[in-house]
Amino acid sequence: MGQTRWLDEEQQQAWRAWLDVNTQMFARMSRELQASSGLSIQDYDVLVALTDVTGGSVRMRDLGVALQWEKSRLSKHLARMIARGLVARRDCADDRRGAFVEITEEGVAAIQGAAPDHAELVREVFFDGLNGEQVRELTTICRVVLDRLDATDR
Amino acid sequence: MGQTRWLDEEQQQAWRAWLDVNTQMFARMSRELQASSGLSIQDYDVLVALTDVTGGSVRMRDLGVALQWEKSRLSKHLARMIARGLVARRDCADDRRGAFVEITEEGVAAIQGAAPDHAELVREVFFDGLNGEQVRELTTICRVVLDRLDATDR
DNA sequence: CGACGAAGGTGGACGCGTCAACCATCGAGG
DNA sequence: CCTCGATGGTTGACGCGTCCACCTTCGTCG
Repeated sequence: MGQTRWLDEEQQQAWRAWLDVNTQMFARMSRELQASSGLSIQDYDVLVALTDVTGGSVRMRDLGVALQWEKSRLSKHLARMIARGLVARRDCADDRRGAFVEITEEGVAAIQGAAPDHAELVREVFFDGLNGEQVRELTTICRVVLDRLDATDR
Repeated sequence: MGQTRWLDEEQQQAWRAWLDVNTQMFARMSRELQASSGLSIQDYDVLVALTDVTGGSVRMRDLGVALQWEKSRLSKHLARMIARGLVARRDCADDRRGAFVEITEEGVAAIQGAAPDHAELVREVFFDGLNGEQVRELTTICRVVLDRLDATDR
């Protein structure tokens, strides 16, 4: 192995800024979602995934793939959401190992209450300060990194 | 309150890409750090903060501010790192409530072992795909968002 | 049909983060 | 000197994520 290639000054600044934005943005989103609707970001993600599908009913397996969650994590999180009445479980006739999850009326109400505020926060903090060119550039950058993450995955 | 201003198509793509990069980058960094050196990202951050300071010894209070960690989180994490021999606690003569944390030789060895691989990963995945202009643009974008996070903090 | 590996989902143990209560100490004001 | 609020740090309870063992069911291959 050769010498370590360290980050130069500009790269360090970029890296720091990137990490800070992630941390703070996430904290802020958590706080506001929790305060305005009692949902965690994870709850929100689950409910969004369920409303994205026609019928609002999905096999757990597929939901896990969509969210990129481990099956055990999904199982436990859904158990809590079921206990809170946000979603319901339904057995699968075709495959008796399987289970469907569907969003309840309460779940629909919760996500409909939360979504506008959440979207507004994302706009206000993230997009209202950027012009169209910057948004496109950012998308490009993220895609480059995503590709490289996949490409170098061992 | 008026109508909800939803995200347009481009913004949604940017937002998705951004969230995905965060998730995957974080997962990847965790995995590789853990595999190559047995450190978590949090361990790494603590050790970096300690080596940044001359003497490698810091008041817990100041470390907490630097890392933006709650004092309880810091206290517990340091307890674990002390148990593993990565850092040590030293009482503070001036203020008997206080405590210094210092990095041990083992801690130095761990961070020195981990840092090159970590830097290489960040370069490889993040910066090697971007040109200088993109890096500067990204920094600008992150700073805009950080400012807006502060400015709209309630 | 019967065996067997793979897939869907659950549950327990453990590590980690947050919240709130707590204790000791400090320092400013009377 | 004494009181009292603020500060530094620890601890316990709880929620969440990961890892791994486990159970059931499925589908394939003989």
